[in-house]
Amino acid sequence: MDAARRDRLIALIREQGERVTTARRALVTALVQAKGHVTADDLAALVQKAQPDVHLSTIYRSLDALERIGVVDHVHLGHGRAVYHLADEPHQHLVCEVCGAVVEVPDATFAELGDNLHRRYGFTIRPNHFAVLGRCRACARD
Amino acid sequence: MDAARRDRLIALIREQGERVTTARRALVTALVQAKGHVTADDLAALVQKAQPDVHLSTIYRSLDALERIGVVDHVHLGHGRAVYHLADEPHQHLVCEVCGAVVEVPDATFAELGDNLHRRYGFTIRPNHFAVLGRCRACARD
DNA sequence: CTGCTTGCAAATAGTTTGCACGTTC
DNA sequence: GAACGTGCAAACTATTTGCAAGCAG
Repeated sequence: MDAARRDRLIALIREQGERVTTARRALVTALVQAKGHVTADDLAALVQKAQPDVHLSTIYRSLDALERIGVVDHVHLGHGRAVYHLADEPHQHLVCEVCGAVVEVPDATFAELGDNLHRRYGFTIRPNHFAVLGRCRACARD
Repeated sequence: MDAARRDRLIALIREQGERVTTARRALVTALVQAKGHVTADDLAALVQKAQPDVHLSTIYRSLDALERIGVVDHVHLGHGRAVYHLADEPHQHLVCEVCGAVVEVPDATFAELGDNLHRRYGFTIRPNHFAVLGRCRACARD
């Protein structure tokens, strides 16, 4: 359940030596609710429903802290904005450049590509941190 | 040779109904010299060696025009900035998140992944327009 | 000569930072 | 109570846009 997941994450934050504050609690709650792929703005809106005084810059700073301890991850989509999501359940993102839809696919899909790149170019792809641009089914026909 | 490639591109611009101006000529020259992976700023610097009055906004507008007719392409690397390159010789980019190095790999490397994603998710990847983040050989050891 | 392009300045979007104050451990 | 986190305002970076003047076709 969501509450359990949230509590686990909050415990993790404390274990990692980061402080647990009202803002961070609300942020984790928002991340759990959001189920991935949210911008900092989206998160601010969610958080502010519960805690109206939490400032957008706090969202950024907290996301940064959570990212350093491996709790969240972010991906840059085409046009400047970044989207954040919890880092458990690693997955990749397919982003439709027409409608902006984000499709999640399991990490394993990229395993073979990863092996190839590593063998041929010595390049280690970072699981969970890149987006593939293209067109989703609905937007595929030019 | 470079000059020939540049002239071919300039001819292409005219054929596509776009105007050929001093700024655009200089931009194409810069793109050919740069051999890929340059930011708008980089291009402005290169262009301004030859044509000091060309403004950065003109670079952006011209790149936009060239992109619309398929002469250039751009990729968003991790941190906000975009890099531009000529669109002939399609290739993909591997970007090292530690040192920023960009490794080019032929489009074909991604063919199988593309097939898989299309078959399983109806998602058509856009060749030539996404960057894969990870670590290059030199930065691979944590 | 008519409209596309340009230079400039100013606007915008997304994110970061300095500082004084409040909170967590 | 010392160190860290937060709110706010202001700075920053990358990019876009309005406008008047200039050049291409």
